[in-house]
Amino acid sequence: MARGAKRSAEGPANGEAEAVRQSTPPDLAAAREEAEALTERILELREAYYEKDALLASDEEYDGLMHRLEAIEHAYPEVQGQDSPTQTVGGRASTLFAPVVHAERMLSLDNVFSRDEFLAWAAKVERDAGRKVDFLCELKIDGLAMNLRYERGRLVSAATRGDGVTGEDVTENVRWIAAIPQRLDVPEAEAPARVEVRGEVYFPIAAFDELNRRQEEAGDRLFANPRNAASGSLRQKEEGKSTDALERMHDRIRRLQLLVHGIGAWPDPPVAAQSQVYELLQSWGLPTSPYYRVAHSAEEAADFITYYGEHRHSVEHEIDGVVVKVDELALHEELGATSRAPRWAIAYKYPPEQVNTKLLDIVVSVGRTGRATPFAVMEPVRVAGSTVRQATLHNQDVVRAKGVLIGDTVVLRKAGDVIPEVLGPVVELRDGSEREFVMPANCPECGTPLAPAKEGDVDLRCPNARACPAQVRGRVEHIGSRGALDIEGLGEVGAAALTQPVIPATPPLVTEAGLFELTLRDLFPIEVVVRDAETGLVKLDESTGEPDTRTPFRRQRKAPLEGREASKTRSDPPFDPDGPFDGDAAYIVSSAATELIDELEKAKTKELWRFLVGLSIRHVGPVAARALAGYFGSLDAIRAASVEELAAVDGVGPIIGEAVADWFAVDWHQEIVRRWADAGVRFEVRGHPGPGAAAAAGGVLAGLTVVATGTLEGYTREGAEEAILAAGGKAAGSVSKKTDFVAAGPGAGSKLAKAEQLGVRIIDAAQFKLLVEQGPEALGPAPGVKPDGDAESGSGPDRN
DNA sequence: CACCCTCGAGTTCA
DNA sequence: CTCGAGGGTG
Repeated sequence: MARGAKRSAEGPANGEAEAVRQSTPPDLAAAREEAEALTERILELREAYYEKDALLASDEEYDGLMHRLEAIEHAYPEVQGQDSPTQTVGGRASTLFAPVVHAERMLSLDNVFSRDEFLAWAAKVERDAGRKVDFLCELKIDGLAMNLRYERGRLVSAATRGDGVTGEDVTENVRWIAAIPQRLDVPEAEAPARVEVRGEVYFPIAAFDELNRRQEEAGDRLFANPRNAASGSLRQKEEGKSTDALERMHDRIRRLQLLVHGIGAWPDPPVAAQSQVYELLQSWGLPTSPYYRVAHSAEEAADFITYYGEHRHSVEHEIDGVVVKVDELALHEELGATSRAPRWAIAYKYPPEQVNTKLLDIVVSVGRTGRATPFAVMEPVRVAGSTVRQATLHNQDVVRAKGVLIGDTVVLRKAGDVIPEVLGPVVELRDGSEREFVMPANCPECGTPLAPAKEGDVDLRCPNARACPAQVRGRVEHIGSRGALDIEGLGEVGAAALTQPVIPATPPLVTEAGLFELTLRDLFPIEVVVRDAETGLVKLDESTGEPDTRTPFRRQRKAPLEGREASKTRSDPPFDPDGPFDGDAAYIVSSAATELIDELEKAKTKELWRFLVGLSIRHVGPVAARALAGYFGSLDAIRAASVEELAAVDGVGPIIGEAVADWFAVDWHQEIVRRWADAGVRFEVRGHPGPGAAAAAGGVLAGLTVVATGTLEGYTREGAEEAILAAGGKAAGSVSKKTDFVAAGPGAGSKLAKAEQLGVRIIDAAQFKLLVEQGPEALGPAPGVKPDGDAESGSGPDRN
């Protein structure tokens, strides 16, 4: 670590540069002149270096010129052109965030979660290797994986991991990180022509706390965790920032630390073991982790894991586990890799962190289906990397089962490291002031008595489906959601604005029936209360104490008022519903308003199944909706069908059938359909031959089930699903024995693991394209169950 | 009738 | 991600 910090004294952000800055040119003209001269010389040297393969000047001289130019640009930001050498890398235009293809794919690691699982992995490795092996154990930092490319010892590119194949270029920002040497500490002649170093960039916890203290002082947004702060810091652009903001940005980046843990593309390593790689990296001036050890047995490695499980907070960075690698490099080749992860390394993930916090209250919310869900409101607390203040408690039985009382200190964890979960109370810490949660008898939003939908149901529901504000808001939001009509601007905030504005008194939408009748004129006057993004509380105006309001759909005056007009009124004139509001009026209607109206217009022509999902019929989600739409072809046909006919559809049984029939029997539901149709919605599948038509059984994927997971190049998540369905296949959401193919892209998680476990054939994006276009035969025979490592352990994207 | 797949719904935070 | 429950199969 100290080494890395020392090296950094050569970076642009250090005392030396400070000294240069002292003597910047006296005025702008002089600065510009000197900057131009410097630029010319630097570009000349660069061209020679990168393109003609010749060195016209020493690195010290080059660096000196760069520092001088940076210092001048620092003092006189005006002289900095877009193509300044400080803004460009290797002679190309600014490449910040441009895609970079890693010379060798950055694989992820398989995970184990217990000592036994780890020992089983180690045993398998030793069995495959045919002997006992040494393991290198190191802490797994919760940071940003980075790929640093050095050519002849010089840093030429720094990229994020991205999807493993392609990352984002962050070289320009990374050059400010003190811990990353611009040049390796090795004579030019001995430096490898090209080497990729893999490491993790992170915020030390102390620096992170300090950063957040400053953010708070400056009134800026706080970062939730060091990982986000690191990522956010590297993802900033310089352009459009004031000198001051630039200074702060660079200062922030400068505090990032790096620990390297491996080498990517490297044809002929001069060392034989991973631990020697570390020694080499360190001798090059790259910071390696002080927390690593070579274990001479699996048991010893497991002890390392246990030790840091108990001491994970005594380390200066956040850790989420331990990485164990086979030390001997020759074995890496031998063991190879799967499409996703090397077989010679494993990540041990520590169990989700548990913390104690105070249960302040249990509040009941009502969802779009009317279900009343109690959730815990807690003193904000950090768990597993983010701050949590709420967690669902599902229903009153769960509250009782967990035995928590309001006022209790409770144990909180993140299930699967994502979803907060209250485990239970710390009974010893009770002081008698705690009180039991009582499920309210009435809907907290509309006051209607809550009741179970069916006899014996645990869940209580608000029966006021038509008018309960929470339910209307929820349904409108649901219509806009991705799984339904996918309407931009109709999310949580948009739905609330349309259904529960402060002004007008009668909301534009009383129910979703009026959704497609909305006009600009309806949106224009809407005023909503402003809520704090963090607490969700209504913000009050400081002078009046009244709630703050905003008019999201009306933005600004077309032109400032002048003279008498201006003195007459400084505030907005009251809205005149009959007056002009567009065109020659005093206001420009905000783009939010016109975009929402446009989006609604576009939505009218979307597929029938999306409308079915949007109607919020119980048990009808995307899958059931597709089945119904595909079978019946029109909403009229679905409405006309009996429960038995509905239940005849594959995937629809008596319960869903009844739910559908019941839905159509309600008069205000019919009104929704009628008014949407009047507004121009065609509830039909175009070209459908009519109800009962057997699903077009042709298709190259007929009878096959395909699961798409991860990022498939060339497809969106939904696009991949559509492609499967269009080819006559079944697009399932989870992997099982019945799955024929799993199309896995980078970022695939548990589904891929499951597929491997079940022996389901895994294909990549290119093969997926072949599959949906030409059918399974185009892929050729399935590879053997045990593909040899040689095809995959080499460089380049996996060909599996 | 007992299983195993799936799906739907609610949910959290950046 | 996880739970609960519908649907289908053996």
